[in-house]
Amino acid sequence: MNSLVIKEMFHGINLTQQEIDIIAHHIKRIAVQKGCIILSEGQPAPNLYFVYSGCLRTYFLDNESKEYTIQFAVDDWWITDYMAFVANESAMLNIECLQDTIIYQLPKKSLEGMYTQIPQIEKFYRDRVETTLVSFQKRLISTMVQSAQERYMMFTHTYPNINKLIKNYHIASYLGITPQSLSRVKKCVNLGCEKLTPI
Amino acid sequence: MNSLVIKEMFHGINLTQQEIDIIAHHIKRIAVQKGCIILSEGQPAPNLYFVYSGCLRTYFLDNESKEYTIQFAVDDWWITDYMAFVANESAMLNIECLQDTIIYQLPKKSLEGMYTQIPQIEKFYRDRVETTLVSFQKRLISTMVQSAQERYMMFTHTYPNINKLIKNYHIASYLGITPQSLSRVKKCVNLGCEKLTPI
DNA sequence: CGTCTATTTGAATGTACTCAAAAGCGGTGG
DNA sequence: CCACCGCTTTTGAGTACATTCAAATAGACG
Repeated sequence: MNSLVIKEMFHGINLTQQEIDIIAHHIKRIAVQKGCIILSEGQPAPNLYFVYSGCLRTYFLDNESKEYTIQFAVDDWWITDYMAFVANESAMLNIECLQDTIIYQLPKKSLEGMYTQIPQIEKFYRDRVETTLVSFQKRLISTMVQSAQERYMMFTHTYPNINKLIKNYHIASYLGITPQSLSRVKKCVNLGCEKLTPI
Repeated sequence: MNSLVIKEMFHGINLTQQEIDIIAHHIKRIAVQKGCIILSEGQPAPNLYFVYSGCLRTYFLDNESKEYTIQFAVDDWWITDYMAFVANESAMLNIECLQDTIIYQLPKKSLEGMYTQIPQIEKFYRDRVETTLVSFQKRLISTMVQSAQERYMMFTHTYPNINKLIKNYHIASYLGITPQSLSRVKKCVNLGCEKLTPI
């Protein structure tokens, strides 16, 4: 286990070699192929995933099998179904690999066990949860306030790199519109009917 | 300062009298009248608010002065503009009293200062942030997936008490629709065109 | 009773949706 | 190199849901 990876995972806190060794015992490197579902609705969700390389998404499946992408995760992001992870419930979301991906898996029990040994971990996790909370709140506001066109422009502006990696229908499902609507929105933006007013 | 209130604020953890006394030094009781704005967009947001009695809401104001209610808070809930609170930025949201309300104010500095003296507080806050994260994620999914009618039915089902307290136009702004649309939705629901499929 | 505010109703508009079909793109095999 | 196939994106036409603007009704309160 490469200690550089662990430093990258817990970027922002200073870990001793001893602490890194402790962490190394708890995390597991997993290589996942494009298309794989690493978490399925209904399953327990006892892990956090750190994305070392590649790209994943969480999505919700409604009862008409329509997909709603909740979150994309690329290099250095953490991802899970927080609803299930936090409450120890079974997953409401699915997590899918959009590219060949390398993730590091951290079980909740390990995380909680490390709080006493490595107090900084507790702060690190709290910061992560806070950041995630903020991003969800911003996303909620964006969804409520902005038109599809504004959301699309925000998205390409905020995630120019993700934008190139993934299929349009995944972007559409993130924006909460159909691929057809996205196509029309893009056409309109390209023709110059832009009027971006960022929140 | 009543120590029962503090036990209620930090419900779920066991505090010694000494710890309660420490906390008592940091919190401040505030009585606020209906209609008051306790946090305005653009101001710093260094406080968490615990709702002892009454009712508040956070809302976002877009550049056309349309209001979007993000969250209601009634007895025993905590509320703030988490985006500003977490990142020490100026507020994006406003917080308004919908009833005469008694809140207890806890500054972020006090919270963080207490982590070492009362370690349980750190866990308590982490739990709160996790719970809030989950509720925002659920709300995001609800907003993306459900129709206005379904969102309304979920709302009345989840918050039957809040529903009675507050104006329809506040509910509408929470659901992300106009008061006119809410009126039509309610009429339809009352006539029995319901088909509630909870997530 | 009158006034102010909140809610409901009506009519026209707009945005995104569905269904259906066409065009574009990338890889494989003849 | 071209033809074909499967998948993705785009385009078209009609529809549904929520919006806007405007006006009418209902409720609360002095």
